[in-house]
Amino acid sequence: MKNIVVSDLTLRRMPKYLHFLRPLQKLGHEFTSASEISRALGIHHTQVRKDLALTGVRGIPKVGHRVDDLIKAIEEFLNWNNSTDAFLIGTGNMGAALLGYDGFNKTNIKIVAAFDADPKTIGREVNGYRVMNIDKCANLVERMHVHIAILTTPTVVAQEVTDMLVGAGILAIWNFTPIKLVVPKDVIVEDAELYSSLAVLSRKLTDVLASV
Amino acid sequence: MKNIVVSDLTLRRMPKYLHFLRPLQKLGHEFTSASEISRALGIHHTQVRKDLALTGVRGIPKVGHRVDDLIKAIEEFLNWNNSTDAFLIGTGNMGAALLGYDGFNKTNIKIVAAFDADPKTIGREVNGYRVMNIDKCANLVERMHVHIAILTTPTVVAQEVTDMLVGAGILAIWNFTPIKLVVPKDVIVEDAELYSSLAVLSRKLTDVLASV
DNA sequence: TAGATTGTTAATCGATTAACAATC
DNA sequence: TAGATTGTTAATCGATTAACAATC
Repeated sequence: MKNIVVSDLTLRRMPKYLHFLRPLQKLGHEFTSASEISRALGIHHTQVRKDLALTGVRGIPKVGHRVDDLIKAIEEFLNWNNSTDAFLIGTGNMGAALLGYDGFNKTNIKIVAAFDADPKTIGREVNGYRVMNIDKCANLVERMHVHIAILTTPTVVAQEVTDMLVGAGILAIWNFTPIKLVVPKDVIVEDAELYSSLAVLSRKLTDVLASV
Repeated sequence: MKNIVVSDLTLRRMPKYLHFLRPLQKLGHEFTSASEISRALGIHHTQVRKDLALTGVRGIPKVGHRVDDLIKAIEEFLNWNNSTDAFLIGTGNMGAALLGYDGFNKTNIKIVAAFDADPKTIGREVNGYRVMNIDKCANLVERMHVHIAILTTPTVVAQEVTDMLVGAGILAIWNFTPIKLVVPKDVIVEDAELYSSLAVLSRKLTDVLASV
């Protein structure tokens, strides 16, 4: 079984559709249209149609798309209907925030354990998770067949921890550190890119203030 | 004075260059080349050259670019050499993480106050900030001439809080909620898009697992 | 039916990559 | 000098937008 390959830009739009559709569903709206989604999210209506078509849903001319169907189709497309166990490495500010974040229950990510190297935090409870010694991580990745790691360590140890994770058999890393990780080419790394939107914001604000 | 307009994709690459260059500087390397940056970050060398050219730096043929100059030029380009006061709204998990995040001292963002609507957290100290009542926010935005707001509220109140901020004169919002905010067209909104990279990761991992 | 909406194919636009001249 | 690197202009590629036929 082989899925069609979809561009990153398309994939990045998918969660936006979900975040627009879920409140609609809650309000009891049965149908919506590509044009309505287009207007609400500022995405061209043709683009919306193409994106939705990739998920396999079909709309009804003059009526639109069934909201329930769209949500289900997008969730299946992203595999957010099945939960996938993940380890979180590094229980600093960002790590702790993600451990406590309840938005993940709408995705496939389920954090099942949290690790840290600092003896002072090992054994402590952080947002409901007992922090484990990072020395036990590699062993547990193999034994529990965990595929995803969320990397929220300090930047300086990020590559070293990555090497350990890859060696243990991790297939995908959600990278919250700002550096480019070096991994074998069959390992997936997705950068959260926290600084990217700040860079865009900073520059645009500078433009606005300069033009005054 | 008017800055040249630069595409978002280019702006998003700028912090990556910085994160590669700063450790080089620390190691005492005086020069680097576009090809070295290209290899390290997986960005085409022509792309790197064009991006760097936008910041105004000139390299020396056969030698490369002075690391110090590059860092300085990119920081100036993003206005990260001047600090800009920002308010943070919503001291939940993500808000608290950002308040404690020390990575911001390398950017222009300086959080000067944190607000929340929950009486239980107002007055409490979170990562060094005394949480203020959100009722006082609009007034303080005007009095302190704050331009940037970091939005880390629950999703349901995000639009309402945005309206308040815009009414008070905020010019730019760094949006950590997943919804599309409605603002007048001269107000800048940059979405942190936390779910986007997760969507890419989820789909790619599904592809890999499906092909096994 | 007429009109609104879907969904596809063609055209455009912009970003990336290739080619190459300039230079220390 | 020869070679490595810069920086620019041209070609390619892919994403977005426009046009339009199909349909309930």
